[in-house]
Parts: sequence; C-alpha cells; structure tokens
Amino acid sequence: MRTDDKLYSITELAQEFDITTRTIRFYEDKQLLKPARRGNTRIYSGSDRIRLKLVLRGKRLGWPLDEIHEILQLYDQPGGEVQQLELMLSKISESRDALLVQREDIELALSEFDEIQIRCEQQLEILQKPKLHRSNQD
Amino acid sequence: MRTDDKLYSITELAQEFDITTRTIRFYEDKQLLKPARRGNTRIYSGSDRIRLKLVLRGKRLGWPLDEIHEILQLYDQPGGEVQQLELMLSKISESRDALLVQREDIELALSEFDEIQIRCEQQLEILQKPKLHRSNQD
DNA sequence: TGGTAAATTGACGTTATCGTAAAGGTCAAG
DNA sequence: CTTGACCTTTACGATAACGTCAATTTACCA
Repeated sequence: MRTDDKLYSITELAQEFDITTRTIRFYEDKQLLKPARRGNTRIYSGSDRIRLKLVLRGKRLGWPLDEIHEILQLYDQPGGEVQQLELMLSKISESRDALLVQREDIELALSEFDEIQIRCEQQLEILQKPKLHRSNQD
Repeated sequence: MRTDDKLYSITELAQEFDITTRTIRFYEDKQLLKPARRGNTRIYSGSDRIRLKLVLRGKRLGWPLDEIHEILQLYDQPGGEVQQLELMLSKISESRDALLVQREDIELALSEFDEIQIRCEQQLEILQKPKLHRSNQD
C-alpha cells in the first residue's frame, strides 16, 4: 500500500505526460487535482500522478473535464451511505454504456478503414505494375 | 448502388439524429456536408445522410471537427494518383493507431469500472444485511 | 391569394480548454 | 548579494462548437 511515496514537481509531471504546467494548474482549478504544498510550491504524490493519468485518459476518450471530474469521484472511496453507493452504481453503469457505444464505434471505424485500405492498395498495385498488364496483353 | 435515392429535409435529419438544424448547418459551414439545393432550401441525399452519421460517430469518439473532415475525405474516392493513394494509406494507419489507443483506454476503463462496481456491491451487501450479521454473532 | 409554418442568413453570445503575458516570490550557486 | 532557474497568481486572449435571436425569404395549403 505504501509503495508510491515518490513525489513529483509540476514540471516533472508536465514533461512525463507531454503537457504544459499551465494545463496541470488548470486542472487543479477545475478540482481535478489537489496537490500538497510546500510553502507556495505544488508537490504531487503518487496518487496525484495516477489521477492525472486518469484525466488524460478521459481526454483521449473525448470526455469534457466536468465529466472527468465525476468519473474521478468514482475512484475515491465510497462514502458508505447506501444512497451514495447506489448513485455510484448507476453512474458506473451509465459510463459503461457510453464506453460500450464508443467501443462499437471504434470497431466500425476500424473495419471501414480496413476496406478503404484494401481498395487503396489494389489501386496502387494497378498503377505500379502497368508493364505487366501490357505484356500480358501481347 | 442506386438504392439510396431517398431524399431528406434538414429537419428530418435533425430529428432522426437528435441534433438541431443549426448544428447541421454549422457542419456545412465547416465543409463536412454539401447538400444540394432546391432554390434556397437544402436537400440531403442518402450519401449526405451517411456522411452525417460518420460525423456524429466521430464526435462520439471525441474527434475535433477538422479531424473528422480529414477522415471523411478518406471515404471519398481516391484521386488515382500514386502520391494521393500513399498519403491516404499513411493517414489511415495514423488514424488506426489512434483508434487502437482509444480501444486500449476503453478496455482499461471498463475493467476498472468493474472493480469499483464489485467493491460497491460488496459494501452494499454489508450495509443492507446488518441483522444477519448480528444474528450470526449471537 | 393570403397566411402561416418552415427555412435561411447574419450577428452575437456561451462554454470548454487551455495559451500567453505581466508581475513577482523562492532558493541554491557563485 | 546577485543571478538564473523555477514557481506562483491574475488577467486577458484565443479557438472550437455550437446556441439564440432577429430579420427575411420561401414553401405549401386552403
């Protein structure tokens, strides 16, 4: 449980994930991150880093930041109240549904790309071997 | 090949896909759609409708509109030039790579949601059957 | 032919997601 | 003590992706 006691500066994280420090501070503004402070300086723990990773994954999936904020709350320990837990469960199933739609969309796009690619390659073959065609017709 | 000679009005499409007509016109502004006109009124063909479907799928995948614009061009007939075809092939493989990353992200998110859900349900069981616990301890 | 429902354009507003610049604090090395 | 490398906050700007509203124009129907 105590394997991630490594700490990070804002520039370290920015470099690791190839984003700007401005972006990281912006996420903090939006309550997505809450790093500790030494004096005025932000210090990021291992779990802060994980949260940032989750944020970036959410971005890659096209979620807006406020949705990412909700999703992140799912990762925090559930309050323990029954209503809280049921709310969480319904949010999870909602998010899962959206993910399944996305996965379906991806499969469709991938197979369409396959078709387009095949057509492209066939066309290329025709264009790149014109002499074979001529010699066949001799 | 000639099975989609059905025509659509802008409101028909808006209702079918649950978007506003403003949105459809906006996409036209962005060159994503190019419907015919009867006088001043837009008329959408079957392939216009397919393009709109592709746009909306791209949106669900979180792509910005200008990327969607590029992807759409892949669906149009390739020019026939070798350079054109090779450019298309490289764009396809680029897009495919992005899709694979997204699919990976989705799988990760799904399995994490599964874990969270299981923890939630366990917690709920504990909270909803307190008397069984007590009677066990008698 | 009149009326009205629908379609169009244009201008401006809005929200999300940062970028950029200004103005300054901190801290270790020389 | 000063310099330079980071870090901070505040504020204003920029772009994408639409929404909203107003002013016209068009289409259709009795």
